Amino acid sequence: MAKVEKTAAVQPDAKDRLLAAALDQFTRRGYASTTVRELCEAAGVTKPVLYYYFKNKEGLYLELMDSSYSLFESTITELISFSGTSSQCLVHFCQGIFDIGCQHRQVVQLCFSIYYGPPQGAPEYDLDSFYTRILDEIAKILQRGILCEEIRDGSVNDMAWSILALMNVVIEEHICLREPRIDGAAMIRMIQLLFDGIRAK
Amino acid sequence: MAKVEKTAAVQPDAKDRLLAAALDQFTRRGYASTTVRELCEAAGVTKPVLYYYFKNKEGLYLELMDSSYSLFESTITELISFSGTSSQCLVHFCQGIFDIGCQHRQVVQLCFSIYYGPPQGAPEYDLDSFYTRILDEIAKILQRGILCEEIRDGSVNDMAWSILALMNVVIEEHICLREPRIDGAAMIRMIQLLFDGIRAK
DNA sequence: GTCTATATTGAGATAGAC
DNA sequence: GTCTATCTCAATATAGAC
Repeated sequence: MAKVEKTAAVQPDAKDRLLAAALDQFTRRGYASTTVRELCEAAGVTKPVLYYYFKNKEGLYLELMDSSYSLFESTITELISFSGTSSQCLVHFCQGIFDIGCQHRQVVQLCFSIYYGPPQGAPEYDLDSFYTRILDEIAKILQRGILCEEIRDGSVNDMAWSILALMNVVIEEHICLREPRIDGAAMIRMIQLLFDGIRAK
Repeated sequence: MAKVEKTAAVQPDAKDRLLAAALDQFTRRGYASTTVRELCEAAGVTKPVLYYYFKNKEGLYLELMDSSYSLFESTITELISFSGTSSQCLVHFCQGIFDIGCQHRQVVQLCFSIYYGPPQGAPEYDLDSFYTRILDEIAKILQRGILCEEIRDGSVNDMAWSILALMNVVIEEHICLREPRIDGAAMIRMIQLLFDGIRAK
């Protein structure tokens, strides 16, 4: 009863359109190069609308990052509930991360450019905890694999970084602005290679 | 006799100082966020000096990229002259790339942020051929390893991407703005893991 | 909540003296 | 080859009407 029922809007409201436009522009042109004018034009609103819903350009950016963070956090939580052999768990986990990354390619692109790139005048945002989280979950799966003797005893750390590396390179190939030369299937095969080794017997 | 001998300059001339300042500023703040004023202040010159030596901000950027490209190109050429087993060649190659990357960390940082990040208004520069070159050289080494039966027969492409992935993740860890958690020694161990496999026998 | 019109700042770039 | 002083333009942000 709090709000009057409205006829269904034909398009998202101004705030959501601004968030969508921001994701697109920040990803493709970078935070610093994206101007408020272009942002508003892309969203089909005027400048004061941006300053009304968000405090300023920084506020829009921060709200965008917060919503993206929540999305990935809940994805990881869901992925680790899977059960099977270590190999199956790792494949399921990496495939899951890769898939969600592809579904939200621009979000990943934005995160990468912030994590590895210059701050560009954008406010700081901690993406490290997310990256570490992934590494930790991979390590946990590997640790279980060692305990049940499916995986050789050795440095869990080295193994976890290796798995992460294989996942990373495929994701990176999909976010750089060129036709990807490897895909999710290749990632699975590469994980398999790491399990079996490439040295001739 | 073309030029009058000068007493040794106490510091590089204006042009070199501008190039050095540009590398530093573009890397840490991004191309778009770096202003000509800051650039000149950091180099200890005035703005017209920049416009005198380079056409403009873009010209400075392009000259910086050209010199970096030459550096890496000659490094690769030198690295592939090494001979030994495939395993030794791969380790030598990856270690060499990693080392030169660490010695010129800011150049690598800049390249990564251009390759994976948004263009930021910077003029386009083809870094892809360099990346592909590395992948090709790794594939060549692997191919030789398969021929002499040191490496199992299989997809050279998958193997090459795996090696590249392991190298990449370590380099990336060294260029993101945080204390690196893995180093060159870890990279070698990870390559070893890929050779031997992590599955329990 | 959304607009038009505008204030204000700082950017890239240059003219012209030395 | 290097300077001071300045031009021009576009950026962020806001005032104030509706």
